[in-house]
Order: sequence, then structure tokens, then C-alpha cells
Amino acid sequence: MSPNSAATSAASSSSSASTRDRLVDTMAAALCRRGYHGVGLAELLEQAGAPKGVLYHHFPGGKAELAVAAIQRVVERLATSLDRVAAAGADPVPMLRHWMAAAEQQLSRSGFEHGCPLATVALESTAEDVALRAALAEGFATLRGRLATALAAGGMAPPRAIRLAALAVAAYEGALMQARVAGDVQPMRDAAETLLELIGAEMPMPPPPPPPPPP
Amino acid sequence: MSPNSAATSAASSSSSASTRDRLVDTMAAALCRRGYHGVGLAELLEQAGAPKGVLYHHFPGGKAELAVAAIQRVVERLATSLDRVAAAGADPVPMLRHWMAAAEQQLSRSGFEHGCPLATVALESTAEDVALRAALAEGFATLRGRLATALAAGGMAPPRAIRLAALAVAAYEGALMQARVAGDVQPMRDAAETLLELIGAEMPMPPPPPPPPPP
DNA sequence: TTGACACTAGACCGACCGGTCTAGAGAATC
DNA sequence: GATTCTCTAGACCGGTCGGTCTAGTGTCAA
Repeated sequence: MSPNSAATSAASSSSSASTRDRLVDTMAAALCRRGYHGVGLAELLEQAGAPKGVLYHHFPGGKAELAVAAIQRVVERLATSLDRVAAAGADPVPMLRHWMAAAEQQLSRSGFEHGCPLATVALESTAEDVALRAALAEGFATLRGRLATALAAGGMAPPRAIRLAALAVAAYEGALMQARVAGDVQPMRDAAETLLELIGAEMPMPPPPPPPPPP
Repeated sequence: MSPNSAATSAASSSSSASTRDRLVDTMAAALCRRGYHGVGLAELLEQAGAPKGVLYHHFPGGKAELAVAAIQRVVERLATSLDRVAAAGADPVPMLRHWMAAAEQQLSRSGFEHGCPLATVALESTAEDVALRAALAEGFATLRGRLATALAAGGMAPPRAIRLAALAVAAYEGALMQARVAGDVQPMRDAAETLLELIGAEMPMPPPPPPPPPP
């Protein structure tokens, strides 16, 4: 009945979906803050208000399977939100600026705890975590792809858009990480503004130059 | 007597320094591949060929203190190597290119296991890991500083050099991360080349345009 | 020779980890 | 009402974790 969500494994029952969803959301939030190894199942289940049996009922693969589902959900949401903005015909540079600024805000508001869940898990994963890495690689590729599409829609040549998108995602992740450990948004702001400036200079039709300075 | 290394806590004895050094080096290597939580002390000590007592003799703070020492050593080495290149008067863009290419090679040669130890630990750390985060933040700042100095030595205006250095370090870390989980150097290559191109375009005196293509 | 000291060595510990197992609640089907 | 199935519930488990503790070894100085 509900139109969105539940893109995972068909909509079976209705009451169970909520518990399952809660687990996925709780895991996603936990990954942002503590990473894969940093989250204990006990803590996670307590936050989700669920006993252990439930986890292994919905995710026979255990913690790893739940983490994959959480990553997929995060990517899905991000892609949807980027699509929506792009469909509204927004210029890519302000869109990028908004994205970076939102991440920066989330970071500082959370006391420099809330980072990107993809990045956190990515650096903890080893080559043996096949499913995890596949989900992450696909997630990053999706992100780069959406950004490249937006840049191309803004008039940039597609091959160039692809490479600039790769730079943008890389800079985003790296900058967020540095700001987090430093407990200071400056490293992120420096990197983000420089990036946006460089991309803006390459757009065929730059929008009315800079946004009005804050009061 | 030996000119370099041992910047840590004065050179006390000679025989012990080797065990201590071995521990630090082993930890540094392990952090590159498995991250902080991913390394078990048992595995680490076995690789270093040392029993447990040794660790807590040299590092009363345990695993965390050893990790801090490892991070400091990595940063120290990297800074020294950047300084050496800079002192030789090398142009900053080729220098950056070499740095990126070396990381890329190390990554692919290791079967996409060997990443940046700073990044790995950074994303696993929480706000409670004060010493760890301080060491990381200082490490990243050192890196950005050295890069900014190199860019400024190449003729770039210092404020601009600082911001471009922030972008470069961020892109480096983010790109390396994506390449690692993807098991493919392409995301890194795209980001790195685009970055270098953009920086090169800003240098006042671009060196004889591109290096000769490989045979 | 002896004592002090720095370092090595590894047995041992409690806590916590992810994961399994059995029992039961509730709705749907016959 | 009995049966079956999905989902909830949490006690329980072995393994591993980082960390502590005591004993021993070598090398100095006195």
C-alpha cells in the first residue's frame, strides 16, 4: 500500500516490515557515527528496541547482511534526493554546494560524530567482505553517476562531467573525514569552496556569480 | 648517532629501540590494511615477533598509544619525503602526480588492501579517542601544510595554495578509498588527473606542457 | 658479587563479541 | 479448534578481545 520504501525483497507482511525497517535505519545511523566494527549488536538492538532473534530472522547473514542493507538504503535515499533536485532543473553548482553544506552542518551539529556511512564502512572493510565492498563500490559509482549526469545536464561535455564528478565525490569524502577528526569544519570548507569554484568556472553558463554573502 | 628517526622519546637504550620500532612499524603497516579495530593485538605481536609484555612496557597506554605512535611515524616520514622533494626544487605538479601514482601502485600491488593509514583510523575513531584524533588532525594538517608550501614555492599565492592543498589532500584520501573498495584504480585515476590538471592550470609558469608519453 | 634497572616473556583474566537455539505469541488457513 | 507459518523474544554459547600480572633475563654500576 505505502508507495515508497521497501525496495529490498518484495512486500511480504506489514507488521514485520516496521521492525526490519527499524533495524536497517538504526544500523545506517550507527554506521555514520561509529562504523562497522564500532557498532555492537547489543547496542544496536537496544536502540532499535528489538531482540536478537529478530535480526537473524530478517538477516540470516547477520551483522554483515544488515550493514549491506543499510548501505543500500542510504545510497537509494541519496540518489533519490539527487534525482529530485536534478529533475527540478536546478543548476549543478548550487546543488553541489547545498550537498556539501548539508553534510558540513550535520557533522558540526552532531558534535563531529556524524560522517558518511559509506566512507566509514569502506575503510574498515577487507577484501574478504565481498558483499559489503560490492555494495559500497556500487554506492560510490551511483553517486558519481548522478553527479556526472547533473553536470552534463548543466551543459558540460559528458566525459569531462564524469571526471569532475569523480573528483567531487573524492573531495567530498576526504574533506568530510578531515573535518571530523579535526573537530573543525575549516578543512572541509576550504576543499569544498575551492572545488565548487573550479567546477563553476567550467560550466558553460555560470549562474549570477556568487550568492549574496550571509548578513 | 643515527641522524633520523627516533624523534619520539629520546634515545635511551639501543637494544630496546629495535623492538619498540618493530612494534610501531608493524602497527603502521597493519593500520594501512585493516584499520584500528581490524588489527588484533595477538596478530600484531606475532607479526612483530614480540610477546605481550613488551607492548605494555613500551606503551603503557596500550593499543591506542601504539596507534598514535604509528600515525606520528607515518606522518613524519611522509613530511620528510615531501620536504626532500621540495628542497630539490621540484615543480609541485609533478611532485603531486608522483605522490598520487605511488599510492595507486601501492594499492593495486597489494591486491587493493593497502590504503592510507590516517584515513583508515580516522573514520573508525570517535570523539572519545582524544589522543588518536589529535594525532590524526595534526597529521592531516601537516600534509596540507607541506603541499601548500610546495605550491607556494612554485609561485602560487599563499592563500590560494592553502585552499588548493586542502582540496588535494581531500581528493587524495577520498579517491584512494573509492579505488580500494571498488578493486579498481579508475576512480582514483579520474579524480587525480582532473585535480592535477586544474592545479597545473593555475600555476604561474607551467612546466614544458605534458611529460613525454610512455613509449 | 651483588643489586638495580630495563626489557623480555607468556600465562592468565574478565568482558564483550557475534551468533545459535528453543520457546512462544499472533494471525491466517483449513 | 487444530495446524501452520511468520515473527518476536531472550537465554545461552564459544571465541576472541584488550589488558594485567608475575617470573625471568641480560646488562650495567658499585
